[in-house]
Amino acid sequence: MKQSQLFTKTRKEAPKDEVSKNAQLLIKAGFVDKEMAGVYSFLPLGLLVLKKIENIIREEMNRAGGQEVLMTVLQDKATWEKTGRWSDDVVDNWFKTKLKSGAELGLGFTHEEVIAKIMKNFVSSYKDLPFYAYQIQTKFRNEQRAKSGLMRCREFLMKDLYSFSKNKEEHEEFYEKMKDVYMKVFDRLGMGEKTYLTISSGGSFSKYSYEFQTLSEAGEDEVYIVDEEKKIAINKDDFNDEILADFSLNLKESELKKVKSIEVGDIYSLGHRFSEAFNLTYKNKEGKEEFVYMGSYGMSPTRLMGAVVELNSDENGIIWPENIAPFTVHLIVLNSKNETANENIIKTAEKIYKDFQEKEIDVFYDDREKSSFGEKLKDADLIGIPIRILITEKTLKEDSVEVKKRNESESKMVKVADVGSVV
RNA sequence: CGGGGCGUAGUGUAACGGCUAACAUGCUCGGUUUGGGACCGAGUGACUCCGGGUUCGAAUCCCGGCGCCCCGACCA
Repeated sequence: MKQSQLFTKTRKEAPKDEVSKNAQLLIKAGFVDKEMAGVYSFLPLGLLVLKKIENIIREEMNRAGGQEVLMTVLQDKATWEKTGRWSDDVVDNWFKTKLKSGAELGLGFTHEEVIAKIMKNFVSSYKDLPFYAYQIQTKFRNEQRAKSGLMRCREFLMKDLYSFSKNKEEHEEFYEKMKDVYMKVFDRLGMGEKTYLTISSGGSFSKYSYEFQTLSEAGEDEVYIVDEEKKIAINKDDFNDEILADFSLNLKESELKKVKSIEVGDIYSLGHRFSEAFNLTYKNKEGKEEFVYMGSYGMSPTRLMGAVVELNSDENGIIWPENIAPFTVHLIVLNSKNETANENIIKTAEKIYKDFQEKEIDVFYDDREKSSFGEKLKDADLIGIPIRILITEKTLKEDSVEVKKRNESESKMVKVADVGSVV
């Protein structure tokens, strides 16, 4: 894409109503726009990143056997009353609204009830199990306090996968597998090194569950690191003698390192809670009815985008990991006042731009005529595309372009003819 | 939901209860520049969050709302 055609612009000043690094940088660079607290629009650059994150998640969910669906946002009160979760005393972050008729509806904050109800239509025999369904969809949670930019929103994208198994053993096999699948996603997002499988209390569904916590000062959570090598931690809130005994851990709180972290995923064993509420059963080999054993697995692409920015930036801007950068290459021309030289600069840039496009390399071409080069270079640093290729009168005198990686300080000259080799 | 801070051109800031609400940046036009948001000049842009009150006079003081940020609580 040509930068001259992008409707967003960068800003010099960070917005005064944002303190978090992720929101400041993403707004300054034009990736997102804030509609209100905890509610953000994704602009062209931001959407490119979000789609890449989604696709990584989608690929890994598909590989794990997930089947993608898209469930509804508007949800029937009756469905939720089956589990008692319609009540505001049980769930305090509902957004609720009404039909013209006066009937009450909720805006989905999760989908266990909805999917359990759907599956009644399709599950009847042990031969139907196990299977896994997931979606990537907008969730609404009426947070009492939205904060930290993209990391705690009232409207956000969530990947939620639900597993349907015959019994606990079959469930646990998949549950274990999902730990690796999740870590694979975090690896591909460039945050695997800092992400810990974290033991936590399981809420109302089971005694324990696992969270994935990425170490960062920007996080809301705190974890005790149990094993740095294996990347295991315990959520600070859940650290007690019981949990240590149950996991056969011999640890002293005073000897553990406590680190702030961002919760980037969670996986739950749901057991029969929802299958009982919806009478979701199957016939086993003996012809006896049994309840389906469920699990749920959450991960938010929008929060991940915020987390990636928290982890990857410097004083000049964002440093996108290659896998999810909006573009792979930022091709920048610095125009010359010498007409012949300028023609050559533009001709060379256009050719490289076209070649990259033909090779399906994502290239962002800064073809803007600016009165100062500094502005173009500052923009490039702020936007944070991994590889910067500069074409100027000077570089072309050597028949070359200058190549610099965003995460390195040194640049190198590369012959125009060899420019394809830098990607 | 408790506590604290704040609300002024697109953005960031300023303005004692008193001149036409100022400065920077952005944007437009003209010119000079050309490897880190360069320079000069001329323009453009504000119902000072909303509603009420006090006052001769309110961006400024008071009351009530709404919104934003931070700390805490909360976070199936």
